[in-house]
Amino acid sequence: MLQKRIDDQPSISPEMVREAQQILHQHLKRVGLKHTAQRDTILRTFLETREHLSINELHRLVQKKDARIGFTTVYRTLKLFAECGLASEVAFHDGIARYEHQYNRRSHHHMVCTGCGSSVEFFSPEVDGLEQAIGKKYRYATTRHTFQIYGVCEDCRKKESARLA
Amino acid sequence: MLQKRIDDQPSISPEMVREAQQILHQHLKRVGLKHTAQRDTILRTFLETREHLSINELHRLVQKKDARIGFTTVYRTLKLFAECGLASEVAFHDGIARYEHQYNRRSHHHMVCTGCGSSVEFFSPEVDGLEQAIGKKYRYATTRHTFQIYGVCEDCRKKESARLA
DNA sequence: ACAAATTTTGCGACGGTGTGCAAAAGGTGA
DNA sequence: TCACCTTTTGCACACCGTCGCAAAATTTGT
Repeated sequence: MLQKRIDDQPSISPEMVREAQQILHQHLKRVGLKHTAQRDTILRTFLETREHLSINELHRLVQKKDARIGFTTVYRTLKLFAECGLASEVAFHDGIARYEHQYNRRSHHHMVCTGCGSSVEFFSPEVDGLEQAIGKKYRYATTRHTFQIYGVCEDCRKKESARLA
Repeated sequence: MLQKRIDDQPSISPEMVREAQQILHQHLKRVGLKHTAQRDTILRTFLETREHLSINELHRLVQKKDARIGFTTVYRTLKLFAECGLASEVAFHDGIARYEHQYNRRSHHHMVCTGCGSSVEFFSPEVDGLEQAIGKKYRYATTRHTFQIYGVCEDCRKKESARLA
């Protein structure tokens, strides 16, 4: 059971849903966008999950609530969530974009198993400091960074040695 | 001229080409693959470049030497180069896979301007150490990591403020 | 409550990555 | 050199992400 996720966001309470909706609505107001039923449905569906969701996966979940919501809308709404800090995109280098909850979460990074795709989250403040330092050195106004470690988890290594035996 | 690339591989000498070809041929022998004219052409073309090449760009350069070589072959050959350590894939998060020379290069990372797409290479041994430490902590056999910083370079910031004026 | 203005939506299309398959080419042994 | 076996090649196609566009929906002002 070493595969457990390190997670500082144990569960989604009704208050958090309301808070998230408020953040979204304020953001919409602020930049002059409109409040639609689709965006609310997609936000609620997204908040009910805890994994790293691909757009396709979220789209399928959303369609259970409202079958008329299209893939493109989910795609663009996730970008919108990322803009107002409710979600963040994580690219695990397999060609599929994934999104995770971001609001009220500590900055963290991911280590991904190339065997089974499972991931461990870890915290590393040094990396955040590095972004600042390198940006300053080369006069970039940095906005974000990506840091992922790839490897093979213990379970997959055991399975592999069992397979070879 | 702050945009200059930090690069410890000033130019490609004939010896380096021969050395690279030898690495490729040994790798092919070792894993039982075959030596083809296409692979040689693609390797020579790749070595003649110094930038971060997309598959499409390399394919276009290759076609100048042999118009019958297809995109898929270039695509798969670059993966092959990555396997034997001659190239490494760099994902700049814009949906396009790029490859750069890897053999005899120091481990480095990239800071990418989201305005013009230019990149600066920087060296950060701390990050390499971090891969080891985190892998050990969670019992992953780590194979590699990705670390990129995104931001806006000084030139683009100047252009932007000029545009707003 | 209604009409005008603006935004959103979702279809369709496109570019890039990735893979199955039949034809072609390389390697091997005699 | 030739025949056999294996790999490679490049086409075709599928998938994901992204964008333009016309129809639908929301907001605003009256």
